[in-house]
Amino acid sequence: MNYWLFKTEPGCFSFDDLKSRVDMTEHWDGVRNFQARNFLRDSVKIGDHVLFYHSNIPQPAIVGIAEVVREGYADFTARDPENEHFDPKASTENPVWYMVDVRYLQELPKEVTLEAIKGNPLLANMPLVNRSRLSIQPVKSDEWRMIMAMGGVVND
DNA sequence: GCCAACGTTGGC
DNA sequence: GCCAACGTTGGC
Repeated sequence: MNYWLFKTEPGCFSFDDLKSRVDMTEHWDGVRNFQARNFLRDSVKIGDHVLFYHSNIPQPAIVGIAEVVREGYADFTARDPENEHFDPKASTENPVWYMVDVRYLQELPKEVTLEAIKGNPLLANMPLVNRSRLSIQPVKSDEWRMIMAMGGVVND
């Protein structure tokens, strides 16, 4: 199993939104960056766990854990002219953009702030610290364990 | 709201 | 294929 970090602006879609979904799943659509797209298309697998990160707020932080329930498939919002992420280059034959589905797994007892992550030398290599704009990032298993510890998760 | 970082676009 | 211009992200 691999670990990931997905970023979202809580004003757009928050962890509480995921938690409150009746069907428990969410299309992770709207990713329009090629490197992030490649992860979604090629590397994110069913059962992978995801750190849910809230960005663009006064105290950016990892707030919870989600699980991948469907692997990369065409992001249909790219073909919807009404959608804000519409891309005229996307077609049925060549979707260009991909998404996955995730479901709520667990809320962190304590959120792990970006400030705390930056203050931990063992997390200094996370893309979040030095490539903060990448919206889908791989997380190493030792980084994952450290964040679980910082977030107060006992068994993971 | 500012601005640095950086990804994308497009002219050549 | 280079690179300047431009747009977006996201921390602060």
